[in-house]
This record gives sequence, structure tokens and C-alpha cells, in this order.
Amino acid sequence: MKDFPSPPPGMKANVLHPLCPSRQVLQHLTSRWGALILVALAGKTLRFSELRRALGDVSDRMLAQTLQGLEADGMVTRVAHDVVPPHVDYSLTEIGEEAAGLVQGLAAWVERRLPEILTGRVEPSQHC
Amino acid sequence: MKDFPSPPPGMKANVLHPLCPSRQVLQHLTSRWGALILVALAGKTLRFSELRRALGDVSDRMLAQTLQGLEADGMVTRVAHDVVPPHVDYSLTEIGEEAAGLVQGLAAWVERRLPEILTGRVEPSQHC
DNA sequence: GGAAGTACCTACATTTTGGTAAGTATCCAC
DNA sequence: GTGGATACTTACCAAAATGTAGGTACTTCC
Repeated sequence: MKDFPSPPPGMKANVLHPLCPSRQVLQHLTSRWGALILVALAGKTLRFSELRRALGDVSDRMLAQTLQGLEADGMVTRVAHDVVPPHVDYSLTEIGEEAAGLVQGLAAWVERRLPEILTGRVEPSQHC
Repeated sequence: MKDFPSPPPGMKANVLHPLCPSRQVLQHLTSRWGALILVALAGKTLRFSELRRALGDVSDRMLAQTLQGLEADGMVTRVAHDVVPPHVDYSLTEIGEEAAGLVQGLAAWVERRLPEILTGRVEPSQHC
């Protein structure tokens, strides 16, 4: 889950191939909560519970898990202040901010095109 | 699977929220085979079996299913020539080509940053 | 006649992903 | 001393995504 299985040696470097490490990073960035966390954290620092409130309906489990994944990918920085009650700050790294921008860009494009997509279906599966 | 559950009325239009239709489109575009199909089809027309060979290890089932999803989203056009043996051509629509470009862009960015991401982990979960 | 190619579909099994509920340790307010 | 807040973890489950194996209907090639 956190280690990247190296692709078979003979394989051509196809970024999108399921076995390619970059593919897994992509999955993390576009996963259900990964994307949300990225944009929630863009330009800000939030602590665990703030993030949970910002996202609305995440479970503790998924929030922690997704944050760990993004941290392992070098997208978020975790800083734990050793006090009680615990206080942990999450923020984006430089590449995390970049990733957030890209994900947000893709999402914005989808949103813009949504009318066409939903009504879309210009040619519904025709015979010649 | 093919219909978009409308988000609850009071919900703020968060593009990335799991319940938002745009989110589902995003999922289709970044799904395991969806992304691969988009780039394989970029600028080309391929038939079912050509696509399968191009992707290498897709199952018939997933290929057919993913293609149908993308067709429903207005990303790919399916043209069946009514001959025997069957011959079906798949190609991208205009927004399909756009989507392919964006997905490819994101993938390329991940690939460029991969060295940093993999070795990355600049600050591994520190205490203050 | 038998095998292979075409573009699928269906039922079933497995894998992955996500959710729920509970527990942990410590402190503060009541 | 009970309850809440904090940031998690673990065990267990449900749902979704994906894979496997087989079938279909028709043709051409050997």
C-alpha cells in the first residue's frame, strides 16, 4: 500500500499503466478524499479536526489514512506539537501545492464541460 | 453506475465532492483503464481488439465497460459497422480529446516530479 | 470438421476501497 | 467523576472496482 512495486524491467515507461509508480501517485491525488484534502489545504495550514470539519463527512479513519498516503508521496507536511491535548498541523509541500493546482484545474474543466457531458451523448452508439 | 445521483439541494457546489456528478466524471477519466483508453485513443481511431492489444492486459469485460462509461460521458464515439465478423470503431469526441490532453498533462507532471516524490519525503513526520 | 477471429455479455470470484464502532491517553471544565 | 476535546489506531463489514471463465453468432482459413 505504501511501497511502489517496481514495474517489470522490459515494460515501456507508460505513465498511466497500473503497475507504474506514477500511476499510484495519480490514484492518490485523484482518490475520493485525496483530491478534497489537496484543495482544502491549498495555501493553508489546518489541523486534523479542522480538516475533518472542512471536509464534512470524512471518517477519522479515511482522513488519517489519506493524509498518510499524501505525506508518503511528499505532498503534505505533518507537524505534531507534543502537547496535550494533541495538536497536529497539516500543510502542503511545494509539489503538493502544484498538485493541488492541477487537480483543481482538472476539476474546474470537468465542471465547465459538465452541461455538455450530461446532455451530451451527441451520437448514441450508431450503426453505419 | 450510469446515472448521476443529484446532490442534495442545500449542498454547496463543491466540484470534488463525492456526490457531485462532476466527481463521477472525474472518476471515469482517472479510473484505472479510463485514463489509458483516453490517451490510447488520442488523435486516433481504434477498434475494440486494437484497443485491447494497445492496452496489453485489459480484460474484455473491463474494456467494454470502461468504453461504455466514457461513451455515456460523451468522451468517446462508437461506430459499429454492421458486417460479419463485427467491426467497431472507437474514437474521441472533441471534449474527449480535451480530456485526454488534461489527463496526459497531469500524468506527465507526476512523471516529471516522480524522482522528488519517491525519494521525497523531505521531512518525515516530525515532532516540533 | 475444427480452429481462430470478431465484439461483445453474463455469472461468479477476488481485490480494493471505504465506512462504523470502539479503544487509547491525557487534559480541562463541570 | 463524568463528559468532551484531541489525534489517532484497530477490528470488523459493506460496497465498489476489477478479474476469470464461459458463452454467442457468424465467418474464413486449413
